[in-house]
Amino acid sequence: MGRAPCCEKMGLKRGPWTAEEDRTLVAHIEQHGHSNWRALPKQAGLLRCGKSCRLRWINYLRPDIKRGNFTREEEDAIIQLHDMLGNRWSAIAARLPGRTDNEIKNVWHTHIKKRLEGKTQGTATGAPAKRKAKKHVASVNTTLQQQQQGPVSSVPVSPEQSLSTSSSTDNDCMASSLENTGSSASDSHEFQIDDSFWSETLAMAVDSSSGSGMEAAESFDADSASPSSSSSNDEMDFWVKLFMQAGDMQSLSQI
DNA sequence: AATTAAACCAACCGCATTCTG
DNA sequence: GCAGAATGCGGTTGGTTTAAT
Repeated sequence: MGRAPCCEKMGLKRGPWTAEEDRTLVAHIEQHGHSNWRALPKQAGLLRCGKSCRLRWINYLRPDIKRGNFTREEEDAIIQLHDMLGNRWSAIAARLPGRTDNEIKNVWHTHIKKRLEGKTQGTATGAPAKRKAKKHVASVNTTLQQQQQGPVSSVPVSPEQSLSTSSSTDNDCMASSLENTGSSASDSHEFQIDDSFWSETLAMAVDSSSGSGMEAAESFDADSASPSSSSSNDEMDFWVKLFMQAGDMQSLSQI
């Protein structure tokens, strides 16, 4: 199957985005959406390839991005989800509103992995000393965050995010469908993430790790996109239970 | 104060999957 | 059903910042 080159390199800018480029991209997407990433840079007057624009938007400029350090609860959730899903970062991100796959991936490699290694080696070194927040974040982003970032524990999930974080596998469709319907069912309904959500979610994950849910998840090999039908049912049960616990069954019933 | 090492994260690359004519 | 185009995803890299010496 022939593949188009990533982008025509000629004349296209690479490397870090400037605040001006960010503003241009945000303004264009707010006005016209992003139905066609390929055509977007031209339409917006950006000397970037569509791929680059998409990445910048998804990982950085999207209004519902939650920035800042990961909480312990979030890290624990990532550990649990990674245990179940493997390196399927987009699937994990779909379950962590406001976080991107890239961000989660980074945190995993730079933070959590070491924490776990420390645990398994019995050194109990704990997390490395936290460094101060980065300062080189584009100013436009700071503005966006100030305007759009709500309380840390309450992150609105827009259809935008659900679409961009949803992936193409059967398993992901389950979650993304749930999220899509959940977020679109009511514009005023925000997906509340609070302590009880985390504790319930993690409790579910732990419970199912000793039962069928975990087995189903494990059998869903990252290298194989075709889980067996039985494990697929188990997995479905697992997620149904999970979202029931999360109080999101209203949207599930619409599927 | 200067240098080095480690940590961090944005962005790129290439492959896989999905969409479209 | 097929081929090409478009999009999404995961792995990796390179640049920047900070801590340690």
